[in-house]
Amino acid sequence: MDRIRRVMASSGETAAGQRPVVTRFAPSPTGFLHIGNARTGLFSWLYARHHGGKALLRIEDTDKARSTQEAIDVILEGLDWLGLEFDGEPVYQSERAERHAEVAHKLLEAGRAYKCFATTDELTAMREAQKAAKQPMRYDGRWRDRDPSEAPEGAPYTIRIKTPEGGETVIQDAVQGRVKVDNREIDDFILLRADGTPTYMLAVVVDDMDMGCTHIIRGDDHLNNAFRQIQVIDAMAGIEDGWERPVYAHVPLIHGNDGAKLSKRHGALGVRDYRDMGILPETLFNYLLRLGWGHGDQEEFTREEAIAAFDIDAVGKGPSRFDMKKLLNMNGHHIREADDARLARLTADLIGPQADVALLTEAMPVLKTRARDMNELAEGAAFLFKQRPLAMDDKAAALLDKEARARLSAISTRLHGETDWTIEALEANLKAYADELGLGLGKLAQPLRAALTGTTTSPGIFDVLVLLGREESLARIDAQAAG
RNA sequence: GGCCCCUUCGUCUAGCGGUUAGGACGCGGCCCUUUCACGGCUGAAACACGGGUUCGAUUCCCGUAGGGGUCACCA
Repeated sequence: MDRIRRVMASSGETAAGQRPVVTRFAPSPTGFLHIGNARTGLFSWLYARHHGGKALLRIEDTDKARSTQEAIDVILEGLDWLGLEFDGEPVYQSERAERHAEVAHKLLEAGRAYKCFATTDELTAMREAQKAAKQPMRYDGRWRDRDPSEAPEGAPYTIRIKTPEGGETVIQDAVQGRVKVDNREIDDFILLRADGTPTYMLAVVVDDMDMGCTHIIRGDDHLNNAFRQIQVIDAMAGIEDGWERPVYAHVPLIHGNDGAKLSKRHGALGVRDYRDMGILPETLFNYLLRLGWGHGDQEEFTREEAIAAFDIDAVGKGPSRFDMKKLLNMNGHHIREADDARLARLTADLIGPQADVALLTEAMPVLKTRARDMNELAEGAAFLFKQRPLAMDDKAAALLDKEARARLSAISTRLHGETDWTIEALEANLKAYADELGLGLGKLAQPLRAALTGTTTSPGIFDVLVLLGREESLARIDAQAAG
């Protein structure tokens, strides 16, 4: 009976694919939300949304040392910032230790697991011997068939799963395709530690099953783990109802620009870091989506478009490299498409109390084409709120020579007489003056820009005049004009 | 080292037996222009290699090379 079930399961055909979709994202609180994890979280979430299923969240907080509430909050904030709302309350793995232990004991009672009395030192010696003999390093099953009575009285023991000795285990992975592993490669790994706490390998699978997950979408660093976890599922299938192999989808990891696994030396790893760099959440969402997944020639996706278009089979099989340049370019696109009032509020937060959201909103159309991130946007907007006398940067100061100051004086006179303070009128006015002098407009615009903004780059000079207003503009010009 | 996975421009990707191999970032040129940008046009740039299968392989199969992942009483 059990044999038959095992054979059927080995074919890779399960009914999980037919049930309503339930995915899960299971980060461990390490102090930040890793960009790579965020992407698998995004894929999990999108898959569930696309198929009208549920996207669940589980916090893998069994490592007490690292799992502080603060670390958990960072994860939650990151997901919230990205706009990934999960269904129901998050499951905390640490609260489920009793159930994990229960499963281990059921396996033990059913003869699908056994007590192992080997000590840590003994196992270390075993591995060293294997290494020296150039043998694969695996638990050798030394307690698999021994009677517990052979152990010293009261000796501590772990519970190990009894994995099949022959045959092979096959996964029909939704991304990687058919992957098979010889069962001899899978050793009798530990389910329950000597202190009675569950190992990750046990906890993950018990939680996945109890949460009713039909699709496990995660990094492909877990592909090897899947073969072990399946052993637990198959063994429990004969003991409890509801143990059915899920559909696995192992998505490739994100690499740094040198091709190695993304790590600290590649720069920012945390979602929060990207926010601090001035990346908009919709940009990161979009960029992460496009990293490892494509949909024809489309580069930009709204959340709705992403949900409609995403499916797991279009995820690439190879790892992809993180490209900051492209992220920045994409951010520029999203900034230009973003709502002006929203951008104004974000910019005001960056500038500080002197910022005026209404003025920023008005200026935003000419400000946002010049920024690829929010910090640049704030820098570009800074001139609006500078106090007189303006500090000049080096290039601006160099521009304001004696001749330029004399022209500013003349410009001041003309503009004092200008009653129509609009872009069109101001432009006509200064162009006429440039013609009189036989100069290009640039000769007038640059000194004027320096006087008005303290820099040599800014939005169009007439936009600047209008944004600053007649009074402030004239005051800034006069402050730099000769005489 | 064992096992597993991967391989289209420098990068992200489209392609799912017959295409001038498409798009995007980056790079070069041109245009627009009062600066810086935006935008538009345009150029260079790829099927890792070797065998098969086939009338025909970027596409299917097998090797090779290269890259990656994983081998704990961590998660």
